[in-house]
Amino acid sequence: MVIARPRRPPEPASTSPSGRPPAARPYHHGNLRQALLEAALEIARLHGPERVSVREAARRVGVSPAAPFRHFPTRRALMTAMAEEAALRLRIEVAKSLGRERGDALARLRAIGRGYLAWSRRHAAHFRIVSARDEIDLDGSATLRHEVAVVRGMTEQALREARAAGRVAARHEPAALALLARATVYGLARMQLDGHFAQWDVAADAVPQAMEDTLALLVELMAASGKADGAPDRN
Amino acid sequence: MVIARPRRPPEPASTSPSGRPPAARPYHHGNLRQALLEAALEIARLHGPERVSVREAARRVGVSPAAPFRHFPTRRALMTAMAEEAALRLRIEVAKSLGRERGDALARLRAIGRGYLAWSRRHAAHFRIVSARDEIDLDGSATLRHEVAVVRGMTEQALREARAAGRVAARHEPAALALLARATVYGLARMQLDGHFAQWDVAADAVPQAMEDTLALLVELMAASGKADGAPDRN
DNA sequence: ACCTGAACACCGTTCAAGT
DNA sequence: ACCTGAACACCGTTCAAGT
Repeated sequence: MVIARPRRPPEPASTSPSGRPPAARPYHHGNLRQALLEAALEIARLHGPERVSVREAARRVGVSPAAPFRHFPTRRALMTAMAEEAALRLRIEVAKSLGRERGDALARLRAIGRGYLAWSRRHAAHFRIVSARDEIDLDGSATLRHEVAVVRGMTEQALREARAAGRVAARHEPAALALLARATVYGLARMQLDGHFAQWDVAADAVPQAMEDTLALLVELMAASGKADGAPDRN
Repeated sequence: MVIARPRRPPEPASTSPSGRPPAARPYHHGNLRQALLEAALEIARLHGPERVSVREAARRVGVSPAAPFRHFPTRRALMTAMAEEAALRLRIEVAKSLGRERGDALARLRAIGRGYLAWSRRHAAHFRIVSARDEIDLDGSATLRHEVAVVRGMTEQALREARAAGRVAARHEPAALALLARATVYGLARMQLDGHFAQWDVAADAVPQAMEDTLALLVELMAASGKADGAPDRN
């Protein structure tokens, strides 16, 4: 299912196609860090994150087994760097999905969840890494913490606005609702990652719809609480 | 935090304390399979499931590196056997929690979730294994599939009864509500596993309460949908 | 500054041979 | 039937040495 991108090993290239002096890297790779990240992601796509090895990444890039350790002091550092990249892209996708939404606060909440879920589906390998706590240094990465905090902020903001507009019952704290939304969305993403949907009679090709529906159901229940509350409906 | 159980290597014991003929196992272990499972679980508790190695388990039990392969053809088989044990105990805990509950159908739904979450907290290492799709053969284990199906069955049963009693809006399918409950509960359990709660300003000692509250919130939203529905309240 | 080569202490797994 | 011992092809990581 995963289409391998055309991967062209960075050619010893003693002559360059351009007129400029040749790259000529018999020794110095020049962009080893990024090349290793890409190679590692490729391995994760093909065989899963747990099968990523520093040696194999080095082999694919064409350097010695020890070369990566100049850029990544441990295997964990390599995995964490991949996770940072993933978290950044995930946050951007969520922000885009939110930006496109023209509906009310609860529609925006749903858009956030939808963006998150869509990205997790489209970039399964990358998502697995960003949520593979065993393999990365979550607490040690400021980048990682920041990206998560941004998504959390968007979620709580939407829910604060929803409460202010009487779209959810006033007795529910936005923070509590945000945590519920978070748990549900993360749970859905993980269920797919961990292969649980088959057990719930959801076929592989029905998973996106099931995710959407479940998210929509949660948002609907929140909205119903606003009505049951008898809070002002400002529409 | 994990208290190591008194682990007594199975003593060469050429003389037995009882009057019976000595166990005398210089070669045949007698209960190697179970001993390996326990040793592996101990490693998982101390260092995490990803650090479980067949060799280390063999070493702890006092057999050669090749001995385990008579009982577990691959490392994955060993991990899967641990997961089966975990799934069984988890299901029993959930059933107990459900059995103790004297309230209505939604209270029973909540009891199921509470049992699941409590077990996942108390047996974190075991829970990590049962939900570590990368490390186990979920689809290949009939036991695993069965235990998951049983918990699912309890969940849907509670929601069918809740709908019949008008406790949730009739327009919501029990199966859809069950999937939502499942995603939420699994998401909460995974958030702790993956160390996400700190990012949501939930301190370690507040996690159990946050889980309970979030589950309670979901159930309350479901109940509110029943009221908004104008369905008969048979209390 | 960046990379190689060789080494060390590990893995999972296989297989002939022992009991 | 169950286990050992030795081997193979891997790891992550270190470190002196090369460019």
